[in-house]
Amino acid sequence: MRSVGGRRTARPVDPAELAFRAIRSGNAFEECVERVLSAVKLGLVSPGERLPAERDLAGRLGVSRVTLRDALRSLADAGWLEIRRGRHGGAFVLDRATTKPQLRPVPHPSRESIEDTLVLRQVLELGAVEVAASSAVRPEAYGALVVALEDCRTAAPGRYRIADSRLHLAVTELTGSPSLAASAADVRMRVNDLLDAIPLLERNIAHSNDQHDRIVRAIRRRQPAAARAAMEEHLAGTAALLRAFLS
Amino acid sequence: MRSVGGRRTARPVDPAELAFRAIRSGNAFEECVERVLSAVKLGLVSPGERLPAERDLAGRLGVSRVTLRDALRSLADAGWLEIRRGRHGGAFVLDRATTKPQLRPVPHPSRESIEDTLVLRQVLELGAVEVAASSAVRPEAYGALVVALEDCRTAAPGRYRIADSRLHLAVTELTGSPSLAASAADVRMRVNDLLDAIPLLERNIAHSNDQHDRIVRAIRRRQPAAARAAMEEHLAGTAALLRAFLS
DNA sequence: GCCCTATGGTCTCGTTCTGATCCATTGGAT
DNA sequence: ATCCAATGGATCAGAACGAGACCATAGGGC
Repeated sequence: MRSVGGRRTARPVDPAELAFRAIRSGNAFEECVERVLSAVKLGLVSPGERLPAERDLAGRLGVSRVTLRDALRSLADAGWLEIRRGRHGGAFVLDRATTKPQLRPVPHPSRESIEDTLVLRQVLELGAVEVAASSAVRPEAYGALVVALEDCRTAAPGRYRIADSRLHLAVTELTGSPSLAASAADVRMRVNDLLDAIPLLERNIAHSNDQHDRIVRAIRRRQPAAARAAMEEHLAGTAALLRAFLS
Repeated sequence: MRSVGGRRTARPVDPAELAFRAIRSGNAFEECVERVLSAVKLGLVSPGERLPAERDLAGRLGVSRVTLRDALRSLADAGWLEIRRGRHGGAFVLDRATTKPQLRPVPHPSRESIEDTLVLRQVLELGAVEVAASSAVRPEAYGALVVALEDCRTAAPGRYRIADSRLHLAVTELTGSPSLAASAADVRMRVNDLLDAIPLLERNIAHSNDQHDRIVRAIRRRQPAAARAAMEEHLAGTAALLRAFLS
C-alpha cells in the first residue's frame, strides 16, 4: 500500500455528502448510451458481435424500449454500432469502433478526483486479485483469463487499451462476485478516461505484459500473496504515470 | 483472505450480465426513500438532527423537490421523521427511529447473494482500513473515529447496529476517497439487511468492541498491516455468523 | 410590534419515460 | 413457394418527473 500512502494528505470525506450523494447522474437516455459504450470500450462485447435484442436489453437495463432505441440509434449515428433488421438482425459492434479516437475533450480532472479514482481502483483490484487467487474454481474457468492475456500480447497499439481492460475485468469476474465485478468495471471506465489524456508508450506496454504474465501465473497457481504483489506493482506503474501527467 | 478462499466454488461472473446490469433499481421516489433511510440506519444523521432543507437535498440527490417531498412525507408517515414548518423547520430524525424493528420481512437471500455481499465487503473494508492506516492525516481527523468507537462501547443493544455502522464508515471516510466511502456505505447497508435476520448476542458485542479497539489503535499508529489483520479477524467473525444462520 | 428570512406546502405546465400495440423486414423451416 | 419466428420500426395514451412560481408558517432581529 506504499503507492498510495505517505504522499497523500487525505481530507476525510464529509458524512453528509456521503449520505446524500446524487441518485441519478443524468436522464435514462444518457445512462443507456454510457452503459452500452462502456461495454464496447471495456471489451465486454467485441467488434462484429451483436448486442442482446432490444426487448431483452431494455429489460436488463430497466429502461423502456423506446429509450433504449434512442440510445442505440445515436450510437449508430456516431459510428459505434450498425443496426440490422430482420431475423438474426440486431445492433452489431462496428470494427472501427475499437480504434475510434476520443471525440469530446474531457475537462481536466481535479487532483482530488484523480486520487479518488486511483484509491478506489487500488482497493478493488488488489482485493479482487487476492480473492480470485484464493478461490476454488474449475480449471476451465481460467480460459477467459488466458485468452485475454494472449489478446494483450498480440493486440495492435490502438486496441491495447481494450485488451488490457478485458484482462483486468476477467480477473474480477473470477471472484464470482457480480457486485465486485460491477464496481471494478465502473472504476476501470474512470481509469480509461484518465488514460485517454496521456500518451501510450511502446515500452510501457511491454512492461505491462510482463506484469500481466506474473499476475495470471500467480492466480492459476493459487498464490494470493504473489498475485497481490504483482498486481500492486502493476497498478503502481499506471498510477505514477497518471499522477505525473495529470497534475 | 483465508476467510473467503477455499470454501467457495466460485462460478465466474458472466461478462454480458456485467455489462448490461440494470441502470435504475426503481423509480425516483423509491430511491429517495431508500437513500434517506440509509442515512438514518447507517448513523450518518442522528436522532434529533435535521436533514438538509428540501431544496438543498433535492439538488444533492439530483431529484425534483416534489419527488423528494413525497419520499420525506412517506418516511414521516412511517414514523422515521418529523417534519416541522417555519424558520428553522425541516425534517428531523425521530428518536424512536433508531430502535424501530424491521417491518418488512425480507425474502430469504440466496446463497450467491450472501457470498456476493460478503466478498465485496471484505475487499472494500480491508482495502479501506489499509489505506486509512497508511494515509497522512492531521491528528484531529481521528476525532470522528474516536467518537464512534466510544459510541459503540456505550450504545444500548438496540442502537448497537447503528454505532457499529458509523464506526466502520468513519474508517472508510478517513481514506479521503468519496467513491470508496460511498461503495462501502452501500455494501454496509446490504450487510445490515442480512444482520437483521439473525440475533444479536451480548457476547458478540463485547468481542466486536475489542476488535474495534485494535483496529482504531492500529490506524492511529499508522500500522497498515496490523489494521488489516485486525479488520480481517473482525470481518471473519460476522461472516461466519451470517453464513451459519443464513444457509 | 413589525418585518424579514428560512423554511415547508401547493399548484401548474412542459418534458421524459413507460407500456402496449401493431407494422415491416429478413432468413430459415416445411 | 409458403409460412413462421425473430428481430427492428413506429406510434400513442398516460404516468412519472422536473422546473418554476407562489403561498403559508414560524422564529429572530430591529
